[in-house]
Parts: sequence; C-alpha cells; structure tokens
Amino acid sequence: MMKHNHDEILNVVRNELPPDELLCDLSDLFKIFGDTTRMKILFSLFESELCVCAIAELLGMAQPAISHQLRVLKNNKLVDCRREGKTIYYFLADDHVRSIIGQGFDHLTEERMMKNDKKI
Amino acid sequence: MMKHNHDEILNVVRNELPPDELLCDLSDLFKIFGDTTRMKILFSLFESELCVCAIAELLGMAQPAISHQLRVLKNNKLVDCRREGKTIYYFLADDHVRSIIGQGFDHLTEERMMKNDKKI
DNA sequence: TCATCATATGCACCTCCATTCATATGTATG
DNA sequence: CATACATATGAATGGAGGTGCATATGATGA
Repeated sequence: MMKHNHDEILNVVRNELPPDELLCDLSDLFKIFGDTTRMKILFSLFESELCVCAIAELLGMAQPAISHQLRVLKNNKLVDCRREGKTIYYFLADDHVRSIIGQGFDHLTEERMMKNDKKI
Repeated sequence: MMKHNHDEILNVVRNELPPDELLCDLSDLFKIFGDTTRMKILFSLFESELCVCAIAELLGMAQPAISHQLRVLKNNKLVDCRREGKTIYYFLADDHVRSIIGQGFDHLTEERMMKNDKKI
C-alpha cells in the first residue's frame, strides 16, 4: 500500500500561507497577552492611567516585577507613559488592545455557555 | 515627606477588575496563540481541513510535535477533528479564531505604518 | 490475525522567561 | 549637595512548556 498523498491541497495552502516572519511577529504579539500579570495590568489600565507603585500595590507584587512587565508592554506599543515629577503614569496606547482582549473574552464566554448547555 | 497616596483610584480600579480566575483563563487562551507552530497550524486551517501528516509535511516538522500541538488546540476548542478511515482531518472549530487573529494582525500592520511615517 | 499506515501518548531534555534581590538612575526638596 | 522617594536595570534562579524519541493505539486490507 502507498502512503496517502496530499500534494494538491498542500500546494494551495502553501501559497496562501503568510511569510514565516509575519507569523512569528503575530505569535510574539499574542505572547504578550499570554501572561496573567500583563493581563491584569492591561485590565487595570482600562479604567485609568496608573503609576507603577499603584499597579504593584493593586496586584500585590514587587515593584521591579511590574516595571519589567511594563517595559515589555511599552516595547510592543501596547502602553505608553508620561512623567509627572518623580511619578510615571502608564496608560493604554492603542484601542486594538481593548478589541483583541474583547474577542478573547467572547470566545471564553461562548465556550462556557456551550458547556452549560450540555450539562442541562 | 510622605509616600504618595493613590487609594481612591485604586478602590475604583479594584472594583472594576474581573476575578483572578477569569484573567487567568483569558491569558491562558492567548497563550495558545503565542506559539509560532500553533499559529502556522491555525493559518493553514484557514484554507482547508488537513490531516496530521499533511500539516507535519507543510511545516517541516515531526508528526508527534504536530499531534501535541493539535491536542492543545483541540482541548481549547479552537480546532476539532473528524476521522475518515485511518486519516484524521482537523479543522477550525470557531470563527472567533479568525477574528482574534485578525485583530492582532491589524495591530501589527498599524504599528508598522507608524514606524514608516516616522522614517519619512 | 498479521503487517502497514496514521495518529496519539509518555518521558526526558533543553530553552525561554517571569520573578526576586540588589543596585543604579532620576527627580524634587531642604 | 545630601536625602528621600519613584522607577529602571542587571544578574541569578526556578518553573513551565515545546520538541524529539520511543512506543502505544487504532484502523485497514490481505
């Protein structure tokens, strides 16, 4: 018997597949959202701009940990900051943040509704 | 001098912040998209359902690696599968997948347009 | 029921990264 | 210019997860 062949469909798919670099950048972007601490920071900033020590207090974490994560978020243009004396306030840089997280939220809630349906 | 106080705003933010469990689940969901291999698999399935060995061939990776990642995707309801003889075909389970990735895509391209503007 | 193909699973290794600790930078005030 | 506060940075550590290898499961056909 011969191993089954799928060259035709593979050629189609291969042509439509974006370049590796783009796919890497895209997964790198989602990697940012794939951490609880960063997700909490972003949700906090939904409400209001906040200084570093306020976020640290809110999440019950050490200040350097927050600073490291804020740097990641800033490097990826998800947040920006402004200085006011000694204090530095961080805020959301982009409305895509809200819509990306919103889509994820929808998927989660829909998934749970389906689970509940099956239970009934 | 006294350390600066931000209790008022923190109380507001704290009340609006979703429960920890939800924020964990949400970042866990985005973690799925935060891997190049899984991103490639999802993009491939945009075009057509595919069997495991076709995906492995397309990505130039070993079959068990693909199986492991397909399991992750399936456990999180992002893909589903059907059997046809010995072959198992995987396909996208949810249109949220397209819209979540689409939002990420928009953020990337917008970010790049801004970089180009600054260069000019 | 034996051999072959398609896929799944278990385990070990290795890399990546989030956090911590210590310390540096920056800013106002006295 | 010395001190205190706010934040950033660097190095080290510990844990999570992606991949490869070996092997198990499952299905088909002779």
